[in-house]
Amino acid sequence: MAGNTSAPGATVVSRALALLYAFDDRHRRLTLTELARRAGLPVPTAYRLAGELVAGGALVRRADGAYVVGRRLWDVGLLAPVQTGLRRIAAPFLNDIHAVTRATVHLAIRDGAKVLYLERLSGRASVPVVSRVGARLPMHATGVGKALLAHAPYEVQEAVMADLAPLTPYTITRPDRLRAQLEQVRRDGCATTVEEMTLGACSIAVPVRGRDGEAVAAIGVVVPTLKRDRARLLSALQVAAQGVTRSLGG
Amino acid sequence: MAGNTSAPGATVVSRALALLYAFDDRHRRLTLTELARRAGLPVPTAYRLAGELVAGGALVRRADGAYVVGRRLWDVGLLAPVQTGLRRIAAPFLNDIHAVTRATVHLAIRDGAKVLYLERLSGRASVPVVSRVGARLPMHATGVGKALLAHAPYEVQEAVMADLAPLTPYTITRPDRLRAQLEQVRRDGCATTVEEMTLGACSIAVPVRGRDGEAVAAIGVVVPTLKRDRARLLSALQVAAQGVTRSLGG
DNA sequence: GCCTAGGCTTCCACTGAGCGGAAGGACAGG
DNA sequence: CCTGTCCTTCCGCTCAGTGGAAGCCTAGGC
Repeated sequence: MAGNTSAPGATVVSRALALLYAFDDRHRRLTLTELARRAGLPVPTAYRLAGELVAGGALVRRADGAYVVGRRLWDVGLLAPVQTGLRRIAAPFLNDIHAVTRATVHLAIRDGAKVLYLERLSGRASVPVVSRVGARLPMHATGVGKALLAHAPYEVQEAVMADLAPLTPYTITRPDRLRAQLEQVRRDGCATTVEEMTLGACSIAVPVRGRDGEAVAAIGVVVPTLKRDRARLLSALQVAAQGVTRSLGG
Repeated sequence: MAGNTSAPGATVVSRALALLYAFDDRHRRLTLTELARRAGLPVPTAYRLAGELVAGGALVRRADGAYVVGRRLWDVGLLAPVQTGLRRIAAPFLNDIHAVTRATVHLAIRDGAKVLYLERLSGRASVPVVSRVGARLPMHATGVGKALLAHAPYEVQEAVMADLAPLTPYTITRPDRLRAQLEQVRRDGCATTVEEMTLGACSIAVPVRGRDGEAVAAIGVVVPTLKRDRARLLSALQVAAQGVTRSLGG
């Protein structure tokens, strides 16, 4: 487009998308300079393109100058067929768990070597929960992550083992320990975490099986402690997972 | 960008956004020709730009050639600050209503002359519900819509009156009748619909007031019939709306 | 089997839309 | 007043973008 481009070959569309993708869970609002740096564009270019995105409603510029994602993009994003079938089928079962346990309930799938949270019902208890719909978290430190990892292909397990980043002092960082836990998950049919992702938060999760028996998703709850209610939570999760599996099959 | 452009002045970004905005609730998947027509672009241009959007993960091209919104855009869209505060605060109260009534529960705000659905908890009853998170529906035919319209500015009410499209034989299409109903909504503090949006679906809704007393949102439920449970549903809604108002204030 | 219609993809000559360094503001902190 | 940081505008250069035309493929009618 321009004679003096610093990165010839990059199209306008790719630059515009780079601006949109500069936003993530940790960066929901960006100043122009941050936006330009994260998108890898010169400031004037970012300024102009971001201005067009604002004009189109894809971004919004707030009074203080910071850019945030616009409602128009929210609209369009919701049209993405991200497991719509699974989410629709699972929704009532998740509600049941929530009604019974009052805990934070999650529905997640595996996305590469991460857990992708599809749904979340917030509990009322004051448990610190970092997950969010659309967030991708490490598999080795979350309940739903371990439930999915235990039934994931060998290559995925190895990829995860290669980077067991510690998030709290209780995060499992030794591959042999994680391997042993995954074995236990397969035996017990459920996975647990104890302050491995966030201090003060424990979780328990079960896999959801498709009609061919493969683990297609996981359902889990986050609670302050597992000591008291473990059995009760587990049975609620198992009933729900069974129900989802049945609905998927039929 | 090009010498032979048919619409000089239109930027690449605006064209790319036109492609994204070509998708809506009724058009979640589009063929190339449809996409081009809805975006107002020549087919070759749409083909090239859509190809770039696919390369960037904003769109996905399925095996049958149809385009759908991509997961990457879903990710970014979820970062939009669309009433995040209201939604977070209201979530537990919506769950309460759902737990008690087992009906489909909605949280909506007014967006111009339409109702914008922010949250939805699906009920298990077999009630046909057309709403969807992110959907915009007409105000005159929905419970939450009438609850919001009754407290909307005069200009908005007039704009809605100007286009009372019939959706079922029971949709209110006469401005005087709607005006009388809105008056009643203000008196009773709740709005109802009886098969005005969808045959076989009734609804009841109440406004949620902000700390300054203005109606900032509405909460409603959809049920097969209002005959039996009207009083019970209404009290559940009122308790929840009060709770949200209190949480907003504090 | 031939022909037509409709949608998808590729080609290519033309040119103005896009580029970004540089300069100019605006503002805060020292 | 000076300095640093961020935001905005300017402007000359040029190649990325454009879309009509043509070719391709498949489906359907006869």
